[in-house]
Amino acid sequence: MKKISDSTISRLSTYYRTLSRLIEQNVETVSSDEIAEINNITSAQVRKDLSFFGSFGKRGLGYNTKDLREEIAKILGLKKQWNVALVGVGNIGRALIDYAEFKKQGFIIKALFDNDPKKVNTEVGGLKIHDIENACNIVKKEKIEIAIIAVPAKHAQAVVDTLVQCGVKAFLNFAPVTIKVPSDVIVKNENMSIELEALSYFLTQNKKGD
Amino acid sequence: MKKISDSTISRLSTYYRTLSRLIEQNVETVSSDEIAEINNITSAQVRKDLSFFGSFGKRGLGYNTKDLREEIAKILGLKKQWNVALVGVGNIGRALIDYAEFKKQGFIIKALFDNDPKKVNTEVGGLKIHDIENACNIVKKEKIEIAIIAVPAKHAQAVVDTLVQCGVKAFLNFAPVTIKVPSDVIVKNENMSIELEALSYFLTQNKKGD
DNA sequence: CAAAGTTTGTTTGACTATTCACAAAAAATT
DNA sequence: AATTTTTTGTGAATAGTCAAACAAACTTTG
Repeated sequence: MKKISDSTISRLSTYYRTLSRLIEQNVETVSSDEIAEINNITSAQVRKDLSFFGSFGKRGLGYNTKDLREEIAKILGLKKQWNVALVGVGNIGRALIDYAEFKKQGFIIKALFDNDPKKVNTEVGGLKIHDIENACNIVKKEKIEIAIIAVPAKHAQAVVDTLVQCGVKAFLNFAPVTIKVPSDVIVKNENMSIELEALSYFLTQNKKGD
Repeated sequence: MKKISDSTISRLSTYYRTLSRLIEQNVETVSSDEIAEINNITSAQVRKDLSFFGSFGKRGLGYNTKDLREEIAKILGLKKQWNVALVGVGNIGRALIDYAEFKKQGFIIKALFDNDPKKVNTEVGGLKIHDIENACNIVKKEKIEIAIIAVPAKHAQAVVDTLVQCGVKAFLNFAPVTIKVPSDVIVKNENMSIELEALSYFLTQNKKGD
């Protein structure tokens, strides 16, 4: 299959949420122009993104919100439940355990890991914290497919290496470092410092421009 | 000044962190090739990114880590302290208050806002929670320049509108919606669902490929 | 101090992503 | 039922990003 760009995939995610909201509001049809307007992009972009996967609209009318949402769910693989492990039960980790948005989209946190002996064997949010040493047993038992890395930067690579050994192929990394993985494994980064620094750059530029 | 791409700016952020780590390890010089290797990109990319802002290296030798870090700090506007407000003291918000990485880079949370009467006037992390109604007073008093939006999706736009009125020009948005702002205001998004869904897409594709 | 080896800064070319523009198809109107 | 309007899907044009390649500048070695 043709390689689809990361930006197309992340826009599909936003269309998915847009459609969910429209469905909640009992809207039944929507045009590419309306979807575009809501997300500050062009309608051509919306149609192009969708066209990689099929043609889901009706000329002269637009898209049926429920149908299109369903199609995007299929494309993104959201029709199944994903079993997720969370590594690092610190501030960020704890917040993510309770983050309702995840569960809503079918990402279920099934296992917690940490390396702090004080935390291991305690419970958070009804889940026992396991020693990262025993990762492979738990990964196998809970059929973990995705791991969220919320450990300090200096431990992130080691943690990922361990889990790659256990067969985990997808990572959401909150640690502010670049992680190296084999080519059949994917890492997506969530790095708040980068975005804040982009704001800092923007504000600095604008000040200069005055 | 020539418009610099977002990707260049976010790579500068990663170089900045790479350099910080190298300096900690007492490394004094580094080549574009080493920076590239650490971050899984090409050395041409590193040199290109830097070349937009000047020439900081020495042919045959590479870059002085401390000098280059300093230059990037200047470019990104990290030589000053940024006053930040956090709106929405829920799970995510609370985690961010304690997130040490922010403070390390000079982003200081100076004010907390919420709309929940139960939370208003209580304290978290040594900071009083203010009613979002009084935003402008506090923004002025604390010289807030950046706001972090950690409220539910349905309130995000209204909160941003309020703060734009108060003169805030930069937002880091954690709510999974597209926010509309005037053209002199910037919003950066931190949307974990998008990244998780990208992982879901990747895993789904690979399964099909088998 | 000359020759060989490094590494930068930048030009050029390749590739990717986005937007334009319009025919085709369907809906709405007269 | 014919005409006008709307909106999709897509091929072509434009714009933007990244990688290769190499001369110029500096370092190191013999």
